[in-house]
Amino acid sequence: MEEQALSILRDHGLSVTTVRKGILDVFLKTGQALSHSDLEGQASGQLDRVTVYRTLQAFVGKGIIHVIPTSDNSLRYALCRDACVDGHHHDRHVHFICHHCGKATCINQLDVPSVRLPRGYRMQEVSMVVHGVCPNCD
Amino acid sequence: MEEQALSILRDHGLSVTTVRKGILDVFLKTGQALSHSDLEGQASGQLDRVTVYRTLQAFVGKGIIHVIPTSDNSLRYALCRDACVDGHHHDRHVHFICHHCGKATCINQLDVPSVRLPRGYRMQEVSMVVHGVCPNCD
DNA sequence: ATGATTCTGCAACTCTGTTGCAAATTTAGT
DNA sequence: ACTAAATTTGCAACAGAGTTGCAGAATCAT
Ligand SMILES: [Mn+2]
Ligand SMILES: [Mn+2]
Ligand SMILES: [Zn+2]
Ligand SMILES: [Zn+2]
Repeated sequence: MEEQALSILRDHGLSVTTVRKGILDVFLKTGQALSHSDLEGQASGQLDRVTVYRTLQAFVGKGIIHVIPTSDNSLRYALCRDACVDGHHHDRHVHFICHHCGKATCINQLDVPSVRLPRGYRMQEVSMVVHGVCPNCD
Repeated sequence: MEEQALSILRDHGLSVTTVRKGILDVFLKTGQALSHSDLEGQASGQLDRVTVYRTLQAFVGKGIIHVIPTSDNSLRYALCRDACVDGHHHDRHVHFICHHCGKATCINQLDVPSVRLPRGYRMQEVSMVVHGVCPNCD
């Protein structure tokens, strides 16, 4: 676990610090998509808000995590499973958010279906978010 | 136009006020998906921030407008084309957001494709947002 | 027209996210 | 292992987004 965080940082060209390993460990342990405030709480020891923001930005930029938009204005972040490099993401899977427990999950086995946009639109990224009730809360 | 705003309010059981007609008119005129701050600017005369928040909430609740989540934490709102009633929305079309001009558009003619979630997940709502470059900016 | 109900605008507040900067940590070179 | 350069961290201060309570204004039903 510790080891894994370390190699992820190395592999993506980020210097290895306590904070970064800590945040990455939370992602690895929970396996969930986490909001900014989830992280402020869950990580061992107190984390500075600003540092969390900057760390998440860095992780997104380097392709370590990806962003999940929600309809309640609270972004979630989750580890990239595929090898996303330097901001060029290709995590085209469906995301699920439970209305009951609030947990966000990457449905890695389910790719976002492709769509044909009307003439003139150029697609760069696509996201599909499903809201509902998760297996745990059903 | 004025008439249309009026009947939309009546049809959804909301009392008719200057502010509500004003905000609804902006949606009708532009035909675009608008952010909160778009509205504060565009409406004729000054609008109170708080009133805009409460108006948008009321409209979403009554099924007059729907929410479009984005990956930059700024919600957009757009008129429901179908007859959504009392919070029970069924606007299952794709949304497009242009990276260049920032405009958000309902692609009404393109339904969100259906997906089969893994066993145990119960789907309630689904949203599909495409980011890219719009015809005007291409 | 009148009273009951709902909506509006203001003030005050909390929460979220950003920026600049100095101290601490990490990295790379010796 | 030591050192200097580069990066990261935490703090303070700020700007923006969103919420709540309340009194006056507008709307609605009779
Ligand atoms: Mn994901
Ligand atoms: Mn729409
Ligand atoms: Zn759940
Ligand atoms: Zn555009």
